[in-house]
Amino acid sequence: MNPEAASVVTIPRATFASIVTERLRASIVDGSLKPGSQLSEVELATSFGVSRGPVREALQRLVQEGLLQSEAHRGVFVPVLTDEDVRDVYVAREALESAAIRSIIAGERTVAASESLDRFVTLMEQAEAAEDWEAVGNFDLEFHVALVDASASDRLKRMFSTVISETRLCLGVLTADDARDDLVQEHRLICAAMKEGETEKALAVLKKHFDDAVATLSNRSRTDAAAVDGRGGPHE
Amino acid sequence: MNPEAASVVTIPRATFASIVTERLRASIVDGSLKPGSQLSEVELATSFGVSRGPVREALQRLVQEGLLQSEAHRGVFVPVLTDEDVRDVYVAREALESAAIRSIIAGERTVAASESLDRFVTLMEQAEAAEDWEAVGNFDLEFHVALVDASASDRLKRMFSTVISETRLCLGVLTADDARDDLVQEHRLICAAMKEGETEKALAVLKKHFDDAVATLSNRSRTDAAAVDGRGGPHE
DNA sequence: CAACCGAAAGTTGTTGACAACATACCAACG
DNA sequence: CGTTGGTATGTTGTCAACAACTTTCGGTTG
Repeated sequence: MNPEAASVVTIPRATFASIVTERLRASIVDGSLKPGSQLSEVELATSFGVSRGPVREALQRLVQEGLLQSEAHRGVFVPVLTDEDVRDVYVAREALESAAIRSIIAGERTVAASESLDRFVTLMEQAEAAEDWEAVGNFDLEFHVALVDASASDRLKRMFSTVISETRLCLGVLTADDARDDLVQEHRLICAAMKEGETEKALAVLKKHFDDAVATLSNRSRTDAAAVDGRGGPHE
Repeated sequence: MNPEAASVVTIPRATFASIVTERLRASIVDGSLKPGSQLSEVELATSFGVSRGPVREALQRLVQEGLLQSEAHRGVFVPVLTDEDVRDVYVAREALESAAIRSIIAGERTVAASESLDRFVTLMEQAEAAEDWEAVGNFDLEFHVALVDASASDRLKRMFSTVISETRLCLGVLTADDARDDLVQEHRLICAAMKEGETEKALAVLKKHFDDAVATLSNRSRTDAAAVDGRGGPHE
């Protein structure tokens, strides 16, 4: 029915639903879709040029991932993460990543794991030297994904993929202020401890790593709130 | 179209999709739907008396939960859990429940937690005395759900709800053979250790608890395989 | 003027039909 | 006899229209 679209049909190697899912997820984590805003199915459908079916499917997937909240018969919304949510995300991450570390060491996969992990730390160092904070943040996350991947536990991986998305959600956009000089070093320490088989040491560093992150984030949210604090200004 | 269903319409307090989801989940975990079998959308739709939409939605949710596997353009199947899957489920459970215990003790919610936990242990003891092994199994699972609930972490709870479903899936139907005489006692020990604030002790008991469960299950799967052997066809 | 009732608008929930894809089967050909 | 090609079938993927629900806004009533 759409003449110009006929040439662009491109064999649906991936389904529309999965395409919409990915694009929506990207928009959510990069902040294009602001927390608290409602997502209309028809609106999204028209904007993506598809019907409501695939959009509905995509929304549902993201709800399951925790990247959207659904209220029956009312709509789906981009969640607003409170400080407690941020803490909770890192509680979940610690649970998953600690288990991954234990599993890696117990399964004697430390060498294979270190190989992949070291690569990301190196990339982080280079990005840090170039003061490309966005890249630093991305490699940081990729490091942790690689860590859980190395655990060879499908369920740990599955759960972690959703939590890491939520992490991106509460990270929003990184600024230079969020950079901590010991951040890259901590990753090296985790690798080193794992290589030595010092499980407790690695877990301790990981915990500190997360505590610092939570502190940074809640501190930022406080200053953000103060900065916006219109006190009667922007009422719509 | 379904005459007898017409009287049961009942205000759609819950949506069809959620109803189908629950009923399908129940059928999967209780073994009505045998591992390896394919689920046809149209077949399910007619059997539930609804259209393919809600069914499709329910299937997708269960896929996300790990209770079903989907192959693009081919269909959804009830997963067959290997011994490695069983081990993995318990790796995931240990990760989540360990974090829950740590969180409870760190947050000083041990008294509130013990209250609810003790109740389920008592129920387990009664069921054990009555030799009602199915009830023992159910209270066992409810104990662990209550444990994670007490952590007050939404994400831990969310992740655990899917893993506990998978546990039900690999438990299948419990028999007296699966009963271990120290099973109930271990739950008491966990409670006790938590009350004393002995984190490491509680975690150690939990780990042993799971190791025993895995051993029992893989042992059973071995004998089952020997018993069935024929691979006789459910050929419709 | 306040409180209540009812219609209207906009949303999600559901439906049945159509299209695309993957597979299995069967015939024709080398 | 093995292989290849086309077709038939059953599946999922997508669509547009319809129905039900929730909220909002306006009028009516006390």
